[in-house]
Amino acid sequence: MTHTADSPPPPHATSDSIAQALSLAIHEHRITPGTKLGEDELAEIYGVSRTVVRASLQTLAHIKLVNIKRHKGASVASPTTTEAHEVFEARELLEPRTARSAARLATASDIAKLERHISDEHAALDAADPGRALYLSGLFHTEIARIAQQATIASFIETLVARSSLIIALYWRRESALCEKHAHHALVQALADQNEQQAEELMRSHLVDLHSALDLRERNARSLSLRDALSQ
Amino acid sequence: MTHTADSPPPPHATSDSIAQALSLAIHEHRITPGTKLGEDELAEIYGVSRTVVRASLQTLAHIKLVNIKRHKGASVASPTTTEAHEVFEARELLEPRTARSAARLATASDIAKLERHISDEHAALDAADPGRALYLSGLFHTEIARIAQQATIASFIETLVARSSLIIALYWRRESALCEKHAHHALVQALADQNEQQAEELMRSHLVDLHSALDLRERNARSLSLRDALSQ
DNA sequence: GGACACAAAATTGTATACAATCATCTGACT
DNA sequence: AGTCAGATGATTGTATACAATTTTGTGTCC
Repeated sequence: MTHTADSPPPPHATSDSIAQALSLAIHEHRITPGTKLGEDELAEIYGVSRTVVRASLQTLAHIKLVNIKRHKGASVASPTTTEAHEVFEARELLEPRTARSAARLATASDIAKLERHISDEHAALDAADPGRALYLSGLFHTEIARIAQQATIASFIETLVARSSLIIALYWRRESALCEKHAHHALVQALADQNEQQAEELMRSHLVDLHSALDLRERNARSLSLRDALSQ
Repeated sequence: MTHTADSPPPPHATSDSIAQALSLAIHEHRITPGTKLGEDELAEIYGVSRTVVRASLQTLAHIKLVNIKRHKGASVASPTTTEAHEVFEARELLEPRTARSAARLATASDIAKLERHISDEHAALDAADPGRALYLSGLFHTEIARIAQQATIASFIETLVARSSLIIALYWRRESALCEKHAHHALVQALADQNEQQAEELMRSHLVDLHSALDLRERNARSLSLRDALSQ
């Protein structure tokens, strides 16, 4: 990143920087599913023309973070329960094997970086900034994919993590609060020990935990999509 | 598809239709890795402005079918040997499990459609149109992903199949000619029998066969990228 | 003859202008 | 009062115009 985290990349933002800024805002739940993303509005915010804003929105649409309907514009995507299941099933297919590879390849500096992620995440939680904690929690997963040195799979996981953020915004059950806490830490330990089998198994169970901490009953989806349809 | 296969969608082509036309041309090896894709040129061919052409190119860039370098334009991607390995490793991770799901869910009409694909493929081979045969061979794989009813994974597989077409254009060994022939047919049989285990195993070995039919020695990559650099 | 510098051409990046479509509001009619 | 028709406004889709950059061509100097 070339500029510090959140502030609007002031003048002459590029298409990618805008996409990244929006992506971050979505990750951190600062903008929620269904939010309309008007082109003129964004163009003014970032000090560029609609041309470049449109490119950003198209990028985000391709990773399913926003929905673009012809002549109706872009809005933050609202995954259905079906899509939510698909996303987590895809993660359960990709990430455990990737964690295994990461365990084989992780270097000391990789481990250090992951531990920094975890402590940043805890710091964000202490600072009552759950959005940022969620974002960092996602980064943890993409970082493991990067360590596994499979750029192609890593990019898939990156989009799945991003979409998971939307899914969590829509379907997370408050009851299942202390979700992970030590799940990530145990994973780092397995990676540090180069224990491939355990890394794979910990990642699988961690994802199953996340998946089952969602309320994906059909009723819920219906009501949410209804409210969605009504609100705009 | 709204218009018949190949011919240039004559007037008022849309961004998606252009992307699909280019994608098809790449699939069929009518345009090869490294080919420059000038915006003005494409704009004139499809009878639209550069605006929509740029959107098409951006779409293709996102699935790694074309490379866009700032101020240097778009060209058909030339995957490296590393990327080639990554793509096939990703396929070997995703597709066998997906074939298993497809075996569980395949309907009679699904099976019929797959058999039609195979016979079309053989017809294309008999008509000395190997490009089209390759395209149909790829469609076979994406069709199985669709049958498995995992749209998210299916879209991943779709991009992997597309990139595989580029990889085959670059690294296919002529010697290993009669690649599959009956591999697809055996897979359809397993799906028809709802034999999940066999479908998964056949898909895995099929992909391993494809992967090992590539010449991915480093030397090869170097020479190809060099020729690439020289040719344009 | 070769190398460098500068200029011209071509190509891409961005902004703006115009066209098309959708949303909203007004008003007449039943 | 309610409903439908038409008009107005806002928003997106596309084309064009201009700016920035790279590439190519030419001429001069060594």
